[in-house]
Amino acid sequence: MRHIAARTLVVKKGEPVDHSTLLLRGFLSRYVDDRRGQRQFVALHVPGDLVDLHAFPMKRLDHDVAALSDAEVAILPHAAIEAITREDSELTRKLWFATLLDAAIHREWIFRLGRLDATGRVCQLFAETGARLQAVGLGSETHFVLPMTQAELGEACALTSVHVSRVLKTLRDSGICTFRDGEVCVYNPEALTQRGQFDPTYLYLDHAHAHTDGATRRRLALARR
Amino acid sequence: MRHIAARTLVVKKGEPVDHSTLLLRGFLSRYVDDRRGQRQFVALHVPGDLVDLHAFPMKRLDHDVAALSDAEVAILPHAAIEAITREDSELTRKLWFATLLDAAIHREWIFRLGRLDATGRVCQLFAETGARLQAVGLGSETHFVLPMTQAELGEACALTSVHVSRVLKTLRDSGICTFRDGEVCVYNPEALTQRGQFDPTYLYLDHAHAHTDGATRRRLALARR
DNA sequence: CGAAGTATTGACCCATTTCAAAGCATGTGG
DNA sequence: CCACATGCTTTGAAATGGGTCAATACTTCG
Repeated sequence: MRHIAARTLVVKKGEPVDHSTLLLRGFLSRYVDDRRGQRQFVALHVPGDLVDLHAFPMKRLDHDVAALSDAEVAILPHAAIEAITREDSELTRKLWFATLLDAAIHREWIFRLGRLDATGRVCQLFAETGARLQAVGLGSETHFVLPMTQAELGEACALTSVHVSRVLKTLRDSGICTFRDGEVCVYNPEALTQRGQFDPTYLYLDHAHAHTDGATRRRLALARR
Repeated sequence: MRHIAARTLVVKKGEPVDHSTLLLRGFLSRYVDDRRGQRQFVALHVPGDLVDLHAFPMKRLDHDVAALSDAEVAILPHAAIEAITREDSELTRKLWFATLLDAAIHREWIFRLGRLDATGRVCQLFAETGARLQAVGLGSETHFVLPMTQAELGEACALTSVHVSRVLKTLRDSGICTFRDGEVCVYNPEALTQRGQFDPTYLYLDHAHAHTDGATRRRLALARR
């Protein structure tokens, strides 16, 4: 177990790593820098996510990982994962699946940046994050926590903070949702998913949680208090 | 083994699949459609790629797969992969790695769309594809095949075909590279990677080919004739 | 109380899109 | 062998979404 302070680096690009992390509480981000030091977020992580399991087969990361909020993580030594892969092919496949879910979300982000306008991008990010948080029992369809600044939203959606501010204003004025102090309130979920062309099948929720039984769900919910 | 005609669909989004494909010859693309039927490419595949290995743990795809050119693929039944995962954890990890390479390239694409201007996007795509082709012994630093139209380049880089045409003109005029009839000629590789902020460490070439011995390389080269 | 980080708003600018027309291959049927 | 359609590329002119620059306000915190 390890505690991580908000806005600190968790893993640095390129350095060899011998463990992966499971996020228990808080939010992490993954991003790459361009030549002028501008960041582009490539992933956002919510509690329950295996943040850098891909470091197990790859042994280094091609991006940085940082905490958006204070966070609690569990450390998984690669030696332990290695043992799992030797002994339990069923569980190995589930770990593999977890890393592929990540890739599916990457594809959604490519689509977001490639085909949606500014408002659509913000809507899709909100819709996706809301759905992921609901899937792990945090937040509801109408309200969830997202500890980011407008500038960070811009780094995720490839927009300037100025324009994010304008987009949020139009979303507010049109009664779709609000974003204040790191909290999203959704007043019109239908319009949000519509405007963001959000398709939850990307998240493979049926498959991802097919093997989570009721007892485990309750245990997870308790652990998050 | 299976032959696929240019511009035909190989796998359709959402349908359950019981096999994955290894691309032996030709080029495939993966893309998602937006509501108005516009395509956004999320991946481009060159010979040697395991195109949809992620379908093994996921059992369906969240995107379409189509052939850019005539292509030759090998079919890998999931039952066979399943057997590998039970019997050979070493090889399983290599398969896992192959799907993660895909995710690393996805991240590069997110960066491309988020932080590069039109010219930079095209340069990065050319640099990346050139590097991947070279890694499997196809093409050189100064010349390789890329069977796409300008409109398809636009679908990969999130640009209109009109603007792709203009970008190619500036690249031609500045002596960096040319693109004609599905072939890229690079006259200034340094400028190409610079303009596209291309960083080959994304491709993990050291790691990906660490276990390919000389005999195997020669066999692969022969198989491609 | 001042400082630093964050959000808002306005005016102007520019990269890319949109719309439109024309050129150039390639192929097909009469 | 010509007439014509089709698909791809090029070029120009006008429109626009989002960026840039700049000023102001609102927090929070020492």
